[in-house]
Amino acid sequence: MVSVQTTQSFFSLIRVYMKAFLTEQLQQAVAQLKHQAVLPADFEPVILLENTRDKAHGDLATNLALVSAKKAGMNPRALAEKLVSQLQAQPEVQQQVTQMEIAGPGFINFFMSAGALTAVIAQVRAAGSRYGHSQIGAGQAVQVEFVSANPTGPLHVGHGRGAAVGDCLCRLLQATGWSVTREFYYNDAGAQIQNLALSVQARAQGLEPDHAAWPADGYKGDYIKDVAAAYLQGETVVADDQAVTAAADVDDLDAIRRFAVAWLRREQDLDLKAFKVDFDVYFLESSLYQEGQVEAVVQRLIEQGHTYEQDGALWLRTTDFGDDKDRVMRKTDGGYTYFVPDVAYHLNKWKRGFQRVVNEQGADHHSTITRVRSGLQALNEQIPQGWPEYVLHQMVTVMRSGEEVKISKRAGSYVTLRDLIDEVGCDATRYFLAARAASSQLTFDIDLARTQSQDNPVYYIQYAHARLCSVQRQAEEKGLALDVQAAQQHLTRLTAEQEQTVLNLLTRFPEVVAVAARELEPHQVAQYLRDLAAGVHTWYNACPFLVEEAPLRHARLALADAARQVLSNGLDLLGVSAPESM
RNA sequence: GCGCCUAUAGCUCAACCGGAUAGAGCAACGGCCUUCUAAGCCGUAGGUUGCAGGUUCGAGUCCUGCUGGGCGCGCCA
Repeated sequence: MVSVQTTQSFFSLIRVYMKAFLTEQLQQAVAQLKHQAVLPADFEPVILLENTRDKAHGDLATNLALVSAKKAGMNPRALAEKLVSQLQAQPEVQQQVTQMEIAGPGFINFFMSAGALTAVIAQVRAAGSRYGHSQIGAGQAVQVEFVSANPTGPLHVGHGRGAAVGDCLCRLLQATGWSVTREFYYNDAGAQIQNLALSVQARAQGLEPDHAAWPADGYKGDYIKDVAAAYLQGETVVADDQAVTAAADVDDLDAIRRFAVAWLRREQDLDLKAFKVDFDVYFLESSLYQEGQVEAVVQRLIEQGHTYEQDGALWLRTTDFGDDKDRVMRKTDGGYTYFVPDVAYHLNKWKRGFQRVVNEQGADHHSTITRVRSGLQALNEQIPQGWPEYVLHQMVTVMRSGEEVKISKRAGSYVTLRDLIDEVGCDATRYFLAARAASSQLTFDIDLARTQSQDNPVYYIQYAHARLCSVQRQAEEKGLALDVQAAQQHLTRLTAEQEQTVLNLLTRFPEVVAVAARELEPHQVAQYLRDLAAGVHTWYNACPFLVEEAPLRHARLALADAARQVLSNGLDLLGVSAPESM
């Protein structure tokens, strides 16, 4: 993991700059209109510059006249006229904006000058792989916890979604100047682990899941057989920097448990590695017990007066913090319920100094949010109420042969992340799982993804990149390689409609990244890349690059290189490769 | 019953703190390879944004109610 250090000032980024510039100009115009008593003196409108959806509406637009009309006591278009005439009186505005028009119910549309638009080419060139990155996070620490699968089975497609979304979140946060720690938390000692051990033991004894002596809630998947076989053969597995050698003793349940956990952790790590996802910290639930952190949290909660004894159990009054019912902390058997170590774990995060934490989880664990936050509030440690943040992804439905494949570890029937990577490919799998809003349920049709592997959406974007790389190669082979100096002098030659579209898209990228990071929505990047790739393909088909006329050729090659760079940067945010040829 | 998510084209999904004529891909139909990669491009068709109200100059977006789907509601994790 590389912490992104951006030294370049991005204040000059044209779209961001232009918005700030026009906001300021509009503020002055409003002040003038107040002075003329057109607008009431106490009126403080929120000035909003929006990207236009339709290029017929220019590059930027403001709804200022619409929101201010009522206060001004005049119709929006008339007010817009007054605002525009104020702006037109400013020479700076004349320089930056070629045209202003009043449209629709009263929008003011701004058309940026050609020079302002083509400036993006030099900016992309200068920033290179960091174009679109920013220092919004100002180097602050943020921890992202994701996947956090328990080592009771292979990673399935749901974990894959968590891995894809979580990893993209990390990339987005890094790109916007946050110092990101990626963390994987797992339970290595609870009841489910005991179940795992019993299941492996049963397999080691040669039992089948339908046998009378099979453990009640045992894991029936075939992988349990593999673990049992490896255990009996005395294999050594390395996971999380620890080597575990199988005792090969069927009666030693503790040894079986340690081996099984290590074996499955190793499998998960191999899957994640194949998925190009890695972590900085692996956090074991057992360490919270070993270091007394669970007990300390319980004591603290008791001291703070939010607990009570009832029915032989210790309860936390989570209803004090918005929960719909109180929750048991310590069971009648003396053990703690799962959320107590969860609270201890999050207190641990807080004490490690993470003032910002994002937890990426499956929505089926939604109920933990209130409990964890309640527990943290009850500690009275001055932890903010909305801490930590959560990104929940909805369920993934897997379709195979037109039928839904039920995901059940215990039934042993599920599609593993590894299956998907092998069948669909890492790039396409990542793209499929990250390209949709996490809040939406996702149908992953394996047959479709596999049979359509030739025209998967991700290839459309990669192909745009490869095509531009190919143009570059062709240019070099023919001795027509891009001359940056020459190109800079002839950027005004980029007059084709398709070129304006691509330029416009390139100026939007930094905002897309910033918004996707702020909203914690990686799919916005995927959406943008699709748009940019479409713009590139259309341009490619409409305009030849390697034309005889050198000025035009250099200008186009310069734009092509900028587009290639942005495609590459965007794909990198998704963890998808940007091939130079396909 | 309660909580969270969700409902947009035949299918899978977008729609940037509420903005202008709701957009893509797949599927369907019709065109474009002697020219930088046809994994591409151009065009046609496809919609009462689940239903009913409300707020607003303006609602797919916000509020209320209803309906359908998913997930959760344990002294499991």
